[in-house]
Amino acid sequence: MNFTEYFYSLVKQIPKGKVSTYGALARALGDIRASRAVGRMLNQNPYAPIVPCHRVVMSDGSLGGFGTGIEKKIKLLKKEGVKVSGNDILDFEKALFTDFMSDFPLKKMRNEQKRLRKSVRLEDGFDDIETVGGVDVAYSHKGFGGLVVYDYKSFDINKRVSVKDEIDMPYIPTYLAFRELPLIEKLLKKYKQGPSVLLIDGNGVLHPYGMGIASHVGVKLDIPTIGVAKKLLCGEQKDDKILPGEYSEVEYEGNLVGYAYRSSPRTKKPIYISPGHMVSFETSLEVIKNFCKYKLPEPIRSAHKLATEARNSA
DNA sequence: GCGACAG
DNA sequence: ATCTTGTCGC
Repeated sequence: MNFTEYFYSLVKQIPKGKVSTYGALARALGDIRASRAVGRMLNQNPYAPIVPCHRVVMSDGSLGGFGTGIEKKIKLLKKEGVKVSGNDILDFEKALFTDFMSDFPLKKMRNEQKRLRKSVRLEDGFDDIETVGGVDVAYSHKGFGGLVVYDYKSFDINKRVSVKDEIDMPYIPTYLAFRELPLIEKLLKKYKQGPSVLLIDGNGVLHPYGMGIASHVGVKLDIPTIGVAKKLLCGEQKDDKILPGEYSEVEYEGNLVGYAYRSSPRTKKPIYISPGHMVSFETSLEVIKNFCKYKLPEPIRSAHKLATEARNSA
């Protein structure tokens, strides 16, 4: 059973006449960070009302939303014996169910991150860089992955590969790799050779557990990787003001985890560069600098375009 | 309302 | 990430 199906099985545990909350379901999945993903999955619930998404309300006892209109939610709850007044559940404490029976899948994923972290290497695992690839994923109902490989000497495009696959995991902050790794693996399998270095949309060691998607992919597929993110996930940027072409260190819990790099004079917002695996901090910065014609490095821009085109023509 | 957490 | 018209600035 995939993650989303497992989630629906948890929702089915909420008894008739009771309600639960987005946060309680997120905790049952294993991390409160999943609460927004809970909302999204409930919004997509294809099994309503068998999977009783109408029994999920806000943690302050207010009703929250409902896809087919809040009146419908109130009607279903009242029919089940839950008292509703205005926009609130009456006797919320009494009606609240939080005693889920769960395997806490996100805790298992977190443990895997902690285990994989021990294998991350932050030294260059190569002599020369011959090729640099970029990957990105676009979504509709399915996921569409794009990989574009550049020659590092000539900056010519060497190869483009795109794939399509089912996505069974929602986006949950700090668990991105579990959503996108299968597609990235499929891309590299189709490409066969494997670039000298792979650029990935997201972070490397710039992550609360040191295992952002770039590090995760690097360790699992045993390839050098660099993470490039558009927003800061965690940690602090040493200098707030950065001039075009310059950078500032990003620290997390007192350690260097990456750089905020002002890649273009046109944007004030920097990109966040962090080594993933088998690449040093210095090399990470250097490779990205060499590829930044615009805000994002060319391999990622091209991969983004390829993935988006693959989705739009499907 | 603020802060805000990659894609 | 996705939903989406026009608008601003170099």
